[in-house]
Amino acid sequence: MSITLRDISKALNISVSTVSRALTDSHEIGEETKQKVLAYAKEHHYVPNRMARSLKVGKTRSIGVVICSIDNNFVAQMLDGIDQICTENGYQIIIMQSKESYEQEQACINLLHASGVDGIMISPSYQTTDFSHLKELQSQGFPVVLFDRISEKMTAHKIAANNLSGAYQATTHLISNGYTRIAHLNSNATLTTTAERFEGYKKALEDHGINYQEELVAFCDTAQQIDQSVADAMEQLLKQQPQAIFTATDLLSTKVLAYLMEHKFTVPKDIALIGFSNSDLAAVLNPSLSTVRQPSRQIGELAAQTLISLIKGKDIGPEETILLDTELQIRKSSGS
Amino acid sequence: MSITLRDISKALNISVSTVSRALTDSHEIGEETKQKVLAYAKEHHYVPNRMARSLKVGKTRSIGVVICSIDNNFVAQMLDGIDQICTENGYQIIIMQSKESYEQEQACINLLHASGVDGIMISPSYQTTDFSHLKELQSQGFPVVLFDRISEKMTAHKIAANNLSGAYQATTHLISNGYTRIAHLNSNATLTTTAERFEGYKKALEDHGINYQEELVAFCDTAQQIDQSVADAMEQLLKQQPQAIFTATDLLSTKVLAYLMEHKFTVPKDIALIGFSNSDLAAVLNPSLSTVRQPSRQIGELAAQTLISLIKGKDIGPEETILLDTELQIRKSSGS
DNA sequence: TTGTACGCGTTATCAT
DNA sequence: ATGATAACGCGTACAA
Repeated sequence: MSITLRDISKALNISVSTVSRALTDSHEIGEETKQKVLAYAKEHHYVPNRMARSLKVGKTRSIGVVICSIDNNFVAQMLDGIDQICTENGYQIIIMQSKESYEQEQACINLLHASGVDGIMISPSYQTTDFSHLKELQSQGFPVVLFDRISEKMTAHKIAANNLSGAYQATTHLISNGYTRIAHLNSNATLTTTAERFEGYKKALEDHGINYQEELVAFCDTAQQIDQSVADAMEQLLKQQPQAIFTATDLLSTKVLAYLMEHKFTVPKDIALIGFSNSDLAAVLNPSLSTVRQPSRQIGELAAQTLISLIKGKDIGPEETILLDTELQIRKSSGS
Repeated sequence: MSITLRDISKALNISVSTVSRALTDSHEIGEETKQKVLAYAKEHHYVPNRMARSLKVGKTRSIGVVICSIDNNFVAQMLDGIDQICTENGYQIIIMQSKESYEQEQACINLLHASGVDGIMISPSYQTTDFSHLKELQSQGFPVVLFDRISEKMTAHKIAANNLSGAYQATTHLISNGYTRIAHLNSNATLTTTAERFEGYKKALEDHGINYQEELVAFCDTAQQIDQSVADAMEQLLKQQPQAIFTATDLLSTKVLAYLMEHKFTVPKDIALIGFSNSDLAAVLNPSLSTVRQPSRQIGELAAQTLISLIKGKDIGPEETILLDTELQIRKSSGS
């Protein structure tokens, strides 16, 4: 371990409190002693003990981040944004994975809270339908921010992409490429995220005079057995002979592309494809994948910013939902 | 915050230490009082204050993980492995990014150490050539494990892929596909990782009677301006009219593929390609990318396992380097 | 079996 | 401007 305040105080024959004041740059301290302390501290590589300070002040300057999985391009990008803001503001992040399990998510939240994090930001698992645990924390004045996947079941500061307009744009793009039989593959989660992408799809059809057909839509179990679920859904959808598919999540997009390739479909000739995806490899996929790209880093940054403001007790107004615009990236998979 | 031991002790009219003993399941405690305490604790959602405990026992049950960037497929997979082992063993991980900067790496190490982590596992930045900082910590008895990118400049427990054999296999595969003018693109880092992949390449050529030609090899600055560096290197290499390229890192592999596509090369007809990569999307790339795949999760798991053993003071023998076998995944980009 | 007292390293509140 | 002291919540040696 490092040296402590007392080590310094003994070595310099001054009191612990004086040393503390010197190091915290207090105004009630003599310039001379201050320099003496600072010099000694630097020479002996003094680093304040975070544990002790945290215990004393009741804050840890750490933030809990709960996500479904770290091994996910899009999530990693958000984490990068979160990390940058937190580092800039002197906060440490503790990342925990729910692995799309509600139980594990609860465990994460409990552990984080017990660890004394100053606040929690969470992108709920697809399984999560009950937010009472989070609500309870929140009602005790504990700062909570929802990001990416948000829900209407909870009142809180929420940051996410504008899923409705993103889905609308993607569907409209397919329509303007001449497709009318457009299938839609989505998650079966009960999150706002899911619902809004579905809404965007329907709205685009409606606005362009295309009848919505239930048979052209499938909802996959994205929490478990995703491969099997996608295969089942695709088999179902393909019976309806769609001309194009709009997939609603990163994972679904690439899995569908892989499925189509495996089953010898030529994209976009046999069937066109556009999907939500943030993979940097979309451009080098086979064929290059047209995507709705979410502002992942900004979502992370803004969410972190918001949580830190909350922690610092700044008045940032009532809980509100901030939606960031997506970006339509047209490549080959969606036809000409 | 939660309730404390004292809250319980007051409510039950017993001393704090008795409560503490009840909750730590000490043997010197009456069954009756123990149940009483446990019941009360559960009812009031008592969670021990980690800060206070850490301060007391001098251990935090947390581990620092330093990596180049969280926004990297391969790294995320390793982190996933690390997280799993740590969660199983009741350790929290604190992830910090060096962003391939030596200064930032030092800052991470300092911050982690100051945070009181029980040990550090690190995959050094490409810039890192000086390990004295880590060595000093280590010499003070602080547990350190190197993983993924390892260096001979430091004695420590090290876990990585068998880069030499991986590179050898990839090069040999190209040779057996009939290519003799095989270029090699690598990082310019001074890590063992880099050197061994280069060695594997050279050894494969030698073993198959192909002369090594310096002009067919280029080292990119993978720490900064990687795009420009790759473009420069490719321009240089292509002048030598290689029949195939073997790239030595995840990032280089996909960047080279993108470069070749952009410059209208047909892969593998004009030029064949094989590279180190752990992207799950390699199979859906255009063309599907032949790869040397590293056992990312296992590297993470084993490294975490090792560090935890070190922390617990188990005798796991002298510092040694463990190399895990890579897997050759042959797809279309490397020819027939 | 239970209680008392102290200390971990820091900051805050009093005095001086 | 500086020092003494208490307190944060917990664990433990010692006493009872």
